Amino acid sequence: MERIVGAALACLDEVGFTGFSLRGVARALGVFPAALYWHVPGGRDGLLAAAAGEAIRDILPSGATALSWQDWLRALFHNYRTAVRAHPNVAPVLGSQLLSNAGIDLDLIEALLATLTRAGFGGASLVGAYNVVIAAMVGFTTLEFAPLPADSTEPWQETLRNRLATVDPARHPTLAAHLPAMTNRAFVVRWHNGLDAPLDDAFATYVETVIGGLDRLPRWG
Amino acid sequence: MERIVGAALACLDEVGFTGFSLRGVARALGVFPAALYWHVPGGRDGLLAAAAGEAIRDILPSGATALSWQDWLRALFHNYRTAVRAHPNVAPVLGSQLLSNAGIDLDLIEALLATLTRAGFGGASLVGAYNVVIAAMVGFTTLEFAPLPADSTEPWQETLRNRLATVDPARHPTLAAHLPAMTNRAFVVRWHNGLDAPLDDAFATYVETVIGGLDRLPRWG
DNA sequence: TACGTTATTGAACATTGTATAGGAATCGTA
DNA sequence: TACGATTCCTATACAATGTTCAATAACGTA
Repeated sequence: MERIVGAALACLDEVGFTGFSLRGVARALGVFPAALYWHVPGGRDGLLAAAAGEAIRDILPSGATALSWQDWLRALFHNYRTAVRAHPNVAPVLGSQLLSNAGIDLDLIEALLATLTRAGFGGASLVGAYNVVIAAMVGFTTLEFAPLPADSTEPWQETLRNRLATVDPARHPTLAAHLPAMTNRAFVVRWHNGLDAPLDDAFATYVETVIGGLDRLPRWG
Repeated sequence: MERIVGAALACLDEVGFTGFSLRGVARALGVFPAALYWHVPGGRDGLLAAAAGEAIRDILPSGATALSWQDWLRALFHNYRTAVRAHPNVAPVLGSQLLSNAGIDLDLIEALLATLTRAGFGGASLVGAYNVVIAAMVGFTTLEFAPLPADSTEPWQETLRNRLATVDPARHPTLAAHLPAMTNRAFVVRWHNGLDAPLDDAFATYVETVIGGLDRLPRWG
């Protein structure tokens, strides 16, 4: 069972999200496909969820009380992104199936709620802040490591390139002006994902935005 | 072609993300599967991307200059979420394949950049703010409308329920205390998605967090 | 040794994405 | 009007995939 989700994660790393197949991990284990059904509940989806859960174990910041709540959140965001970066192909799974993630890390939830309480949130405002943090944590990285089209090189890359090369400075002046600085450094106008072109600066800005925004949020409870 | 992506979006609405199949939309159109390849580049993935793009046309806030930059962003977030809510099954597509979205809305990008310029951002800080807004816009809604496991009712729902019912107040005091207020109103501890249990309040908090955070961000350029 | 549980096999089935070869329809032009 | 090209679709075929199910093996325990 341990070996199975390990193999699944390895497969996911190797063949990507769309290429992932239950039969593939069975092959990697030297086992018949149906054998996996005995161990993994939920078949293919269950296996994917388990692999994704495995990838983001241990993102809980250590030394909780030694950190300000801001620094604790910075550490959480950082840990999450680092974990996903180590297995980028789990990004789509986490982004679109977190709901079903059976392996809820209660310790993580507890620590997050405690930290936000420490920040002054309580009652309904605590729930609000909690949701903000979860969504923010998952959101950026999911987009950053979104998979490229299967034929990553030739046709679509050129299409996008040309499309951007013909931006009309009359219709889209601001875009035209900043396009050189944005290309492959900003969402939508890029043909690499976070693996080949990490958005480190943008992520740092993002984290500070969220934490700063939380800080100025009204609290009650 | 217009009809095709329309049918694809309808199929997606009906059968969900995992149930979506190229052959399904061919059936819906009364046409042989291979016929679609002539029209839609990229096969299945291309069709999904096109359907998702169709779902979020017209999210550009109108009356740009009449609004403060904060209100413009509020409108943008709101429009995006409304569009996704109308076709919830595009959420996973948008969240994990926005990169490849061939139908880039240059007008939207231009308007966003212009608004952020109006807010005082420039140069590298403008790119940072842009990425923050895109990620924030997509992130929350992707999670909120993440699809449920296929067998939505019986087994997994009970499992999760039980798991949460047995939270140990000694180990997880904060969670235990707030669980009643959080269940199905917060990420991870829910077995409904945004369709059955919309996270309206959380989204509002989220939007204010991001806008407030942007407001206190250093600007230069 | 005998038995019940645990674990895997092996075959089968429906369904999917996609490639390819050809046929029908449409249309501009001579 | 006739014809060649372009456009669009049919028809078939193939390799894979997820999943089910009965049969079978391995195995610890009484």
